[in-house]
Amino acid sequence: MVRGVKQKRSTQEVLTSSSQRVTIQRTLLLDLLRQSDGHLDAYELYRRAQQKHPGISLSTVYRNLQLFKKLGLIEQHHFAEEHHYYEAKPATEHQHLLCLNCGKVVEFSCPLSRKFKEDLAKRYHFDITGVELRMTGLCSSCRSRERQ
Amino acid sequence: MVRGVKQKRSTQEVLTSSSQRVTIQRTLLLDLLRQSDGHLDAYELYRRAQQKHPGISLSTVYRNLQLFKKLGLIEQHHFAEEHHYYEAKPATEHQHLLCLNCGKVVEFSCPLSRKFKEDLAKRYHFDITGVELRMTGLCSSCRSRERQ
DNA sequence: TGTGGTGTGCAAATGGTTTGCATTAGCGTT
DNA sequence: AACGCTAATGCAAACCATTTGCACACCACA
Repeated sequence: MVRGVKQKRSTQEVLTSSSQRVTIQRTLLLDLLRQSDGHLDAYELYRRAQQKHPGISLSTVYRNLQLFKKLGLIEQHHFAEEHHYYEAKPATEHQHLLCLNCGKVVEFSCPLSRKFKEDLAKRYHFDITGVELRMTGLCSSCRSRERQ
Repeated sequence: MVRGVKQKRSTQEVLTSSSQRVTIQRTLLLDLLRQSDGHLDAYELYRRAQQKHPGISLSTVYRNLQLFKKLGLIEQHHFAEEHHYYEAKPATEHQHLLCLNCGKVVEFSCPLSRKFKEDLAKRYHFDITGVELRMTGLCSSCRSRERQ
């Protein structure tokens, strides 16, 4: 496993070094994921991919999302019920604050989680690879709208 | 909304006070959720409910899970992909540590999350109702098994 | 440039969850 | 205790995100 590499490698390099074939579809999908600011679901990714490569199929999108996840290139979130969102693994870890009413997502960082993770790993003899802290509630505008 | 009530009310009381009809199915389902130690998925809950009330249908289970969730009586977790687990809201908040290999779930408490939640609520003007901290990785036995 | 095997597109299958509808059964009122 | 109004239930069908089987395409390596 490659560790300590911080600078962003090209999509092609990433794929090649994982001994995966570099296909147009893969390059395109990973690029889209990396460019996208926020949180794409499979269908939205598909829609965007189609614009550059009309022939692409939804199953290719799913298959490659699985691959990228396995390679640790992206993270999967489940904000809404039954709907996953994917995000290229960001340089800076962040967590999510989610409005249950309008779906607004705020990203925040939680420096404590690192320390906490280590404590927990030691206590339970786990090798912890993922931390997901998600807070849910109502954002200010939804809250004031409810008051009316 | 009733606040500050700490002692466990009977399932019937809970339902009545939410101005929901008290049906056999609801009472049974909520009882099962409250009794169960850990994490039930909809189907397992259905299976258990059937043993006491053979006629119950899976849609009733789903409908009531939704209701309980809305009433804040249970929490929904998504450990596995595409599979929800429900848990009666416990007296003591706890979080989850999950082994990606064998599915083992360790519950731990995170006293910091309360403080952090308040900070965050203030900073982003959110009314935060739910906190979910999930760590994933490999438990010690899966780790040593991998080494072999 | 040819060859083998992986990746893709398509369509069909899957499976957890939701929904429409007729029937049943709470619960407040007689 | 019976009545009537609704909400809740059971059943089967629908939904919909995701997965899979299969034939064909194309990447990587010789």
